[in-house]
Amino acid sequence: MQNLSRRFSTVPIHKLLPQQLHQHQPQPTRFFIPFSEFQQKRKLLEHKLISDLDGCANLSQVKEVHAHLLRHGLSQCCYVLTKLVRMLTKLGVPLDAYQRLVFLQVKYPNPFLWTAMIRGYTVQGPISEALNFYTCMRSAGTGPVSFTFSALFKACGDVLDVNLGRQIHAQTILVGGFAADLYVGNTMIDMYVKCGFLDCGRKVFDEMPDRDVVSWTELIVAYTKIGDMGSARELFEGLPVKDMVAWTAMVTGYAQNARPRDALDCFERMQGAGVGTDEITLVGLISACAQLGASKYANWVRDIAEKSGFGPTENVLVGSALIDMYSKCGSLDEAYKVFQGMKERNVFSYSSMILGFAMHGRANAAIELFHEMLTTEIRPNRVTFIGVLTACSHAGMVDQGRQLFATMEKYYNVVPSADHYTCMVDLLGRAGRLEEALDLVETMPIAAHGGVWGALLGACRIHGNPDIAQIAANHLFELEPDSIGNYVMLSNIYASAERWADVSRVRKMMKEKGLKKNPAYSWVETKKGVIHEFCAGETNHPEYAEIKKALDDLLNRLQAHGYQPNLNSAAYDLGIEDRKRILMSHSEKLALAYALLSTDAGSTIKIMKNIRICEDCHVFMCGASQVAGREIVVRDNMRFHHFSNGKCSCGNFW
DNA sequence: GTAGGGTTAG
Repeated sequence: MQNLSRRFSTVPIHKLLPQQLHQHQPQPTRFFIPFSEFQQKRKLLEHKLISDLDGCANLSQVKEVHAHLLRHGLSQCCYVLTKLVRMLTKLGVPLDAYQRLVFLQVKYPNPFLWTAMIRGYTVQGPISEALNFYTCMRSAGTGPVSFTFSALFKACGDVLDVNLGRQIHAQTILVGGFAADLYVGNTMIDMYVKCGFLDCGRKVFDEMPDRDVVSWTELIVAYTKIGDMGSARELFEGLPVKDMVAWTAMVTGYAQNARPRDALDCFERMQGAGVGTDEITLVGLISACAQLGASKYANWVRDIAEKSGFGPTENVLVGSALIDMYSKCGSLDEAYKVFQGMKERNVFSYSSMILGFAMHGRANAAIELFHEMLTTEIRPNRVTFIGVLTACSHAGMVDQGRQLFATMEKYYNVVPSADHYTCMVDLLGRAGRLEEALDLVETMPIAAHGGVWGALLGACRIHGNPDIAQIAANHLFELEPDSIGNYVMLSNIYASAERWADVSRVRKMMKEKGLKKNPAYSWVETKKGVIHEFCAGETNHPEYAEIKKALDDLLNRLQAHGYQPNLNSAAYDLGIEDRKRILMSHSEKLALAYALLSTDAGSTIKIMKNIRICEDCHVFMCGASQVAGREIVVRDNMRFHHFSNGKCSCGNFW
């Protein structure tokens, strides 16, 4: 029986690859030099050629080395040629242009040279050609090396072809020994999890005779990506030696799964374990702090970044993450300072800053920055456009938004996605052009997702259009049957129109589905950095009596300035007094009253909310900023409102 | 040759 794992070919290559172009004979050996001396000289030459190749920066330099190699009769030297092929792959030289010709001149390629070609095609494509080379190599009787399989698995992972991956998996078993190889196993795990077959990856992991921290980390990350932090944690705790990458995977995993406190705890454990911190760890950590939204954590994490030597001035990754964090913490000025201080900026820095401006209602600043970016060589991407379109929509700049939307594909090669259509529907809808918005959704060239219909539903709330709202809601109930917000929104729209029968119909649907409203929460940070949480209707705060009194005082002063409760915001079929009482128990009003009691006069009050601010609270905050003479910043689940002197930065568009 | 990474709209 043929030995399948035999490493070297016995069949000349020209019999296998018929498209062979040249055939160079090996140079005759110069017999007058003693063999050992000849070998030594040749070794030195090979080393020299390899180091020359290492220093090459383009194809013509490689060609020079190649000519040098041919002059010395090394056209058959697989060792140097392998390096040459790898170098050209690294430089991005198309395989068919040069490497293939070099390869075809070699009569008996060794497994490494074959593999370099296979890897070349896995990087540049087509993957079918990589497989073709693999098949030829096997037919030549040449056994693969572990790197052959890792290259192939990587390619399958990149093109998400699990069926091909499985075939190669079978080969690793058939050829013998390779399924047990550490690197092969690791790339196999990676391939399965990338293709979405986590269980298969786990099986490979469980059956591996040797594992290293890479194998563990791959799986941990896979669990964090599907949101299974329990399994990720379990694996992580079992990992004998945790390195920086593994710790970072956990910190980032928590951050990405909306568990910022756990991310911070994990980071503290990491520091306790004496593991270092790099820019990637910081990015995860900064994202966790952004979610907490408190200046205390923002300052803390910035300090860590500076002390670890990854300050925002020097490091574009950390800088961009900090811009986003400060924007989300309500400190737009601080975000802009970071942006201005950065030595290097990229599309992430610009997009984050543009989104920051948009989030805070500074539409003109966002658009100006966009134009500033266009004067650099940085090109906008899909997220940049989300930023400018959002800015336009929040400022009611319909024509400008339309114009930008029209240019994105034409000039910047960014194909509008459903997310961009969401912005456009939002833009038209907020401006009151509900029919146009509906028309856009119905005629858009790609499928509308929940976001698009949600934008339309939101616009119907602002402009009180229950009929279009019902159309949008019907689509949303199909697309997101369990999303409570859509039912609440539709019900409120009907309530505002006093269509109580429709209200109870929607309520009934919610009840049948077993859906419950999310409780509304607000947070304020006191001057000591302590965060207080308020739930709507809650009366058990230790200082409730003072809070209630402060709120009543404020209400009286506001009423003297003409404030009238907006009863539509309490969408219940109840009496007027009950509805007024409900309005006064909204969590952001409690938080505001507490902030007035517990923060310094003259300081900005920052309130965070888990759901959208209601119209009554919005009017209330406007008035409060005036009568109390305070700046108030409210972050709801969508964006920021800056209240100052009786006005809000959102211009009542939200 | 294998593992961790930033901005996303209702």
